[in-house]
Amino acid sequence: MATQTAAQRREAAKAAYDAFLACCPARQLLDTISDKWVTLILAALSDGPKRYSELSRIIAGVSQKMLTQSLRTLERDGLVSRTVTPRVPVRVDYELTTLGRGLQEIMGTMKRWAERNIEEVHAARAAYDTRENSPAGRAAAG
Amino acid sequence: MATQTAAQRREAAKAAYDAFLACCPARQLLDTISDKWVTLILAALSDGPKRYSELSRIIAGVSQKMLTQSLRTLERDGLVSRTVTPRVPVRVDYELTTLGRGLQEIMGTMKRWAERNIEEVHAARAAYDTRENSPAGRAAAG
DNA sequence: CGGGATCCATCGTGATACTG
DNA sequence: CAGTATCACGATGGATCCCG
Repeated sequence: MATQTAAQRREAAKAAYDAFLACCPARQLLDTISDKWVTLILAALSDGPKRYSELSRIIAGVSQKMLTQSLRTLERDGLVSRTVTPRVPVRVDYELTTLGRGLQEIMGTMKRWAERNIEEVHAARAAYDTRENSPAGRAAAG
Repeated sequence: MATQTAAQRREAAKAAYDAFLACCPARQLLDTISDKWVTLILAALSDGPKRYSELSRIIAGVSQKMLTQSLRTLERDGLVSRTVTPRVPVRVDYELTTLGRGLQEIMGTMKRWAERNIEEVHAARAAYDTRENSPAGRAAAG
């Protein structure tokens, strides 16, 4: 029972870590906002309620599967409210909740930081990519 | 040329949107920090430099492929610095850069917001899941 | 108009094995 | 010890069909 102990320990550690992460509010938030469409929906709703078809048009590249799926997630998390008007053609409006607007502010904070520092990141990338091509000086640079 | 115009328009719109998103600093930031391992590495490095094996042990559940891959991304983006000491057993240290520490602060902001509001999200989810099971009152609730 | 269900392509992710 | 290359799998996203 000594041969695969390493793998088993790793597996156990992974399980413990996953459990830890699952409980971490920050990770849950990240999992939510890291979704490409969620962020776009939030942004689209920032200037008032929108209908399903409006969102579909504004966000453009989204498939209705992802749009519906993302909206349901947002609704479930209490970030947007869903209002159904059972007319002849059904009408559904989506709107940011107070919680959703709070999340928007966080996104705004992130956005500002990103805009202030993106150039530095790009510069770092360019430098890194340049070094990558130079024949010597990578390992011996330190 | 009228049959598949809709699909083509959608495709074009998608392409335009993708291009727009690719230029958006906020999205680039999100793409970076939404990575599960990247955030963990950042957190692990927050209290000083660490060696590769140390990181591997601290983060536990990570495979060395993902660890290396994430570290390279972070290095390329100028968020962590990589120092090689060419001894007999090679020694490599990773450390947060100034830019990396700045990112950490953003993560801290997010973390605090998440911790303050996660309960509300959980409550919303519970309420949503309860409604889901009730026989009537979903569509007619509004 | 809004959206549920299904099938399918893609890709990120991880385990394994090998190098220096 | 640190890192790369290969292979396999599962999750995710998208197109399509169909219903209320």
